[in-house]
Amino acid sequence: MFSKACEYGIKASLFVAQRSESPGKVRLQEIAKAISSPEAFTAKILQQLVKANIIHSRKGPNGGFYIELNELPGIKLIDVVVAIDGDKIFHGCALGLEECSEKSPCPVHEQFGIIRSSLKTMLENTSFAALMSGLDSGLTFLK
Amino acid sequence: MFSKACEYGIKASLFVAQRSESPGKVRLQEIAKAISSPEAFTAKILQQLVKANIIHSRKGPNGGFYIELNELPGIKLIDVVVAIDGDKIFHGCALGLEECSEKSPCPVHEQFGIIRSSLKTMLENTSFAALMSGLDSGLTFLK
DNA sequence: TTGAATTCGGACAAATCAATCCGAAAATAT
DNA sequence: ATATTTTCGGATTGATTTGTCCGAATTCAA
Repeated sequence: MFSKACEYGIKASLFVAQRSESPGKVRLQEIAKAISSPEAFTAKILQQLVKANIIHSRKGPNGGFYIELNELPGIKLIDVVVAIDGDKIFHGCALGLEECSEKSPCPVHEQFGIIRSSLKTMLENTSFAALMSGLDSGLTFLK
Repeated sequence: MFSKACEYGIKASLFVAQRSESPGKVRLQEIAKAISSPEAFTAKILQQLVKANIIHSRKGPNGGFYIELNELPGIKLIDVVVAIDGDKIFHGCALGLEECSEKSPCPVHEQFGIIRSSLKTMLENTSFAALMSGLDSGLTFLK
């Protein structure tokens, strides 16, 4: 469904979010260990998230990644997905047709329209806050 | 959502199905042209569909691919998808966790469970017959 | 029975995605 | 200032997916 990069991106940003509830930054090494991801590859993905302004970073000693507490409430799952995989998953034709539209649809256009709009709605409505509470209470896991 | 191979597979098998409404077989060349797919690659995918017993083939002059008319009513979209992409799209964890289950779920387990079960239901309930009627009446297209 | 038409199968090539390596830049602490 | 710690960025490698090539096997028709 998502690229590997996007999977790591979601896990990494959730972990950073969780840690950002208390002050201090999280280092790459710590993130990669927490989510069992390859360190160097994870670094690339974190950079994408920084550029997308979802997480922030600071170099040097005591540096690392963090999320602004006042920005946290606004972050939704869809932000991370779009930052890394783009929006082709919502807009592209399920059968790869170049020109697929309401006007000239592929055979499964209607069926997939429903699935994908519900996927999009779900991603738009799923806040980091909600996902973090599961992690905080030990009901869900990142590895 | 699906691999390129699966996209071609769906289009190819729908085209073969459509042609199988009237007698005679369809040659690879014709299929590839009809769905704008690379011929040699499409051949590989057709072979997978033959092995999965969704379509049938015959070598030699006047040979080609076809679907048995009496088998047509039973074919669902999910058959083609599973034959080519397998069922990881339904069972695998959305975040790639090795051990993700009801007992020990990833943070998005519940949200994706809903999406994927509705995807599965849709694929199980979408018959070739239904998709072909759109093609026959010129309301939907394969390229 | 021979030749042509077709699918079948394996090896190969190209493109994309995943992951690594390494040095540069920035921030901090001493 | 200098050394150290960290992120940043580009080049490279490896794996998987996508796509090509070509000869073998099968079927049919003359």
